[in-house]
Amino acid sequence: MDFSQDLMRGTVVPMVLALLSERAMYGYEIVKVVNARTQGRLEWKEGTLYPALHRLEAQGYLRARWSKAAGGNATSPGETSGAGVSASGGEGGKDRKYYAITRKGKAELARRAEEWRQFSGAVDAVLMGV
Amino acid sequence: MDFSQDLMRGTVVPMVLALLSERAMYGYEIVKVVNARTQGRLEWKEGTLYPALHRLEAQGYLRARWSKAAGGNATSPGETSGAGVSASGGEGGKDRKYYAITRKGKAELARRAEEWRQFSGAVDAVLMGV
DNA sequence: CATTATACCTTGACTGCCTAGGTATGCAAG
DNA sequence: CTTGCATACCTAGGCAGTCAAGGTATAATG
Repeated sequence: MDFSQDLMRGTVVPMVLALLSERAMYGYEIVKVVNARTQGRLEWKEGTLYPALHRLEAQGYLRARWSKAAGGNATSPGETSGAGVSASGGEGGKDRKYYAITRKGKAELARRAEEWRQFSGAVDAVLMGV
Repeated sequence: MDFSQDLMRGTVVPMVLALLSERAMYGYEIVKVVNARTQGRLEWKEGTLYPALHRLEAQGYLRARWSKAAGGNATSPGETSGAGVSASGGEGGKDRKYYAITRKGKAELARRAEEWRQFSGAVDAVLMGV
């Protein structure tokens, strides 16, 4: 389903914060995870995510750390299945920028998640019965 | 709660269509009904609604009809105070512009409501557990 | 060696919502 | 009667997040 892009507004931030509260991830990975987790209902573009990531970092909600991709590819984008962690020690890898949520970011997440719940509940209340 | 206004994007149209599928209403009334129905969680401004109404009419989703406010005021929006319903039979009233949903508008409503369900479900899937 | 997937980034345009204003009528209080 | 408030309509200008489209570079694949 092709969503009116307008709906995206304001939801990217809480979603990013929520994902990073589970574990640190890099941008490209976040896009894949969102697309997988929503079963393709959402299709994030990099042009949407990266500016948001930088904004959140500037606001102190995230902290970034460059890191080489370790031997066992942690990505496994398709790889819904087990993802056998090959412990091969190859140190060569592409540069990845891992983002981790800060304490401040967690507080923001709580605020934004609650905001979303209130908001979507309000919309549902009006749409109810349709 | 003061929402990030960004969330509003894309939700005004389905909400308006949903309300008008129940009964014809005029703009000012819609604002009041939304604010009441969401218990103040949403606070629509006229500057938000009127342009949307005009857009929807231009697209053929709504049809407008001017009408004087009949004696018995159908509004009773706030009604917070007693506000004795003066049953004065004056037929003179303020001009109101009643909007009714068209067949085309109903189809659009179905599409948009489903879109909202899919979308909010996807967001919830990511926010789940927060 | 060429192609694809990964992984990062930025610029410019778009568009819908908000702010802040404007007009006019009806009604209640002073 | 006059003042004020709620009703009821409208618009112009600005803002800000998303998208489309482009760019760079490395690793894996055929």
